[in-house]
Parts: sequence; structure tokens; C-alpha cells
Amino acid sequence: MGAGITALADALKLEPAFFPPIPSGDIEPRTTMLTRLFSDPSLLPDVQKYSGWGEDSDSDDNKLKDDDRDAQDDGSELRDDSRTQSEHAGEDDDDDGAEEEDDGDETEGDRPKKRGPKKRKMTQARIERSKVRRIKANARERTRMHDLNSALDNLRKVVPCYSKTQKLSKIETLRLAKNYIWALSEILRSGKRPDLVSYVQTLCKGLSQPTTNLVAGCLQLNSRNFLTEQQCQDGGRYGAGSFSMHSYPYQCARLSSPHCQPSSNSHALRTQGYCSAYDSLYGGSGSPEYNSPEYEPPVSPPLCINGNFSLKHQGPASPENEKGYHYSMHYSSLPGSRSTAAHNLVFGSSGTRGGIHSENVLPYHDMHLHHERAPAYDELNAFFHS
DNA sequence: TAGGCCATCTGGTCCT
DNA sequence: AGGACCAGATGGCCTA
Repeated sequence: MGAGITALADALKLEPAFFPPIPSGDIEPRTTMLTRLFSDPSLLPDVQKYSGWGEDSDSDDNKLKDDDRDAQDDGSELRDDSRTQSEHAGEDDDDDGAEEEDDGDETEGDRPKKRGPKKRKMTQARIERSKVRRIKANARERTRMHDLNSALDNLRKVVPCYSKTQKLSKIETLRLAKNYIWALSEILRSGKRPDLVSYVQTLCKGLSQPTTNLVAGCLQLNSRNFLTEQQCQDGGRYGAGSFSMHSYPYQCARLSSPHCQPSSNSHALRTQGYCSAYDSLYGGSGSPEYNSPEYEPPVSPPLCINGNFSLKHQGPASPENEKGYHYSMHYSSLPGSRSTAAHNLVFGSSGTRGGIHSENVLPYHDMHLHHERAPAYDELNAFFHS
């Protein structure tokens, strides 16, 4: 696939070093990493090297911060003092809380005198200004956090599990997004249709059990079944984090239905299994499970295993939505259009490989691509087509 | 009731 | 000086 990647990089007008390896062991602060990650697509394929962000990198992150704090010991002392003051002063911002600063020198008492430039006397005007500044800063901080939450909401909508009634927590959203990006980039890298179970495992890596259940539920796959299946299959061949590209028979929750009974015919089983799973994953085909009270209809980009996804915009478009999803393109539904080729790439050129028929898939003209590189997708499809 | 998640306030730090 | 970003503290809400 090396040449393929090069062609893909060309099609996307990316730097030649697409998918460069990230030196392992380079742990950086979470915010820096996220910024870099989302601004530099070339790093996506190695996201998994950062697996365990939630735990390991957090501690590393904290370690760094602790080091920082050590270097700023004086600052934290001040901080603790001010914290205590504010606690004693109560929550009321209007209660001349700033005057406490003013009295700082007098109330120091047993505390050693602080060095450095002496604080200027807080005049009434300064106090007022300080209060106004604080109030404005609070408002800005609220707005900032609301923006952050809006962005997280948008992220929730494009990861493979979305429910308005059972929202993923912030941390789980980020973890799932990371896994999702990894899984998609892996699909792009290999150019093969992934094994569904491994795909779900990849998505769920590092997620809490409730979230794993939620994701598996959203994907219409009984998590216990797939976990059990995993353990039963040749002792860890599908170990955590693996992203096996070959398929094998597995049991999904829907296999109990009359047309999905396990049989000795592995091909038939595989076919039926995929049929059920993908069927549901693609949003469609009148699956009754969608009426489950626990999950809303799969408004998430269904499994997006075809490398594309449709964003769900229900309700009025917010300015942010308009801003963030400005680009959209509709694939032609003409016979023999490029979408077919792209579709075949991930589902196998036979069109029935793994039991997937093109008619089970939402037509591309119903799927909106939203990507800042939207113009490049034509070329990307050309690549798929060739 | 403990624990998880969240919103908010707050002060510190960095940058313009 | 002021804004952006960050992280700690706190309290509320919800659920097992």
C-alpha cells in the first residue's frame, strides 16, 4: 500500500511524508498534543501510540505540571493565600473581595513578608476596576467554556455513537474520537475493509465499560458477545488494540434472529453477520432495533467504515455549525460514479464480499462530506477509482 | 452516601 | 492593561 499512500497523499495534496511515524516515548502535554493532532493530519495514523491518554499521559502531564509548579513555588504560595482569602471572603464578588488584597499587608501577621515590589495601595477606583475586570473575565471564561462545550457537542455528533439522551462524557468523547480517527486512518492506510469486531474493539479501546456498551449498542453489536468471541478466538489473536483486517465469523446480537442463525457454514454466517451488522451500521434498512428506547436512531455517522461520514444536523443550524461545516459536497449518484469505486475499496471489489451489497449502503448523494479539504475529495475518489 | 461529571469562579501565566 | 488559556477549588446534580 506504500505506493497507494503516496498516490493518496498526492491526491490530497499532502506533504510527501504522509503518515510519518511519531517517535515513541515522546509524551507531550495533552493540549499541545491535541492541537498538533487536529492540525496535522499526517500524525493521525500513529495516534494509537498515545493510547492510554486518559491514564498514562495524564499522569505524565501532571508530572510536567508538577515540575512547573515546583519551579513556581512562590506563585503557588501566593495562590494558596489568595484562595484562602477568597474562601474567607465568601462567594460574593460584590462584597469588596478585592479589599482583602488591600489589607494583605496588615493581615499577613505571622506570615513572612513577601519580597518584590510593594503592592500599590488599592484605591476605591482600583478596587472597582478590579471587580469589573473580574466580572468580565468570568463572563469570558463562561463563554469560552460554552464554546468548548459546543465544539465537544459537535464532536459527539461525528463520532460513531451519538445519542441526545445519553451523552458521552467529555473525556469519553475525546477518547472515542481518538480511537475513531485512528480506525479511519488505519482504513485509509491499509485500503482494506476492516474486520468489524476489531473495528469495534479499536473504537472502544480505553473506554469505560458503560461507554463500551453504549458504542457497541449504537453499532448494534452486543459487546459481551464480541468480547467473549474475542477471548475464544485463538487466544488473543484479536487482542486489544489489534486491528485485524481479515474477517471471521462472529456472533452479533442479531444472530439470534431467524435469518441469522449460526450455522456450520461459516461463509453464510459471515455473510449474515455482516449483513446484520453493517446493515444496522449504515443506518438503515428498517432495523427494528433502532427503536430501542436506550438509543436514538443512529444519527451518528453510522460506522463510517466507508471512510466517509454524514454529519447530523438536527435543529437549527447554529452559527458555529455553519462555520465549522461550511464545506459540503454531494456525491453524484450517476451509474458507475466514483462513489462506487470508493465504496468497493472498503467493501471489496466484488460488491458482495462479506455479504455487503451496495444497495445496503446509503447512496452517496445522501451523505454529506464535510471537510476542509473538500475539493481534494474528488481527487481522492479518482484515486479510489483507479 | 460515595463517586462521577459538570459548571462556575478564581488567580496565575503568557502574550499582544 | 487586557485577553486567552489553564488548572485548582467548590458546590450541585445524578446514579449505583
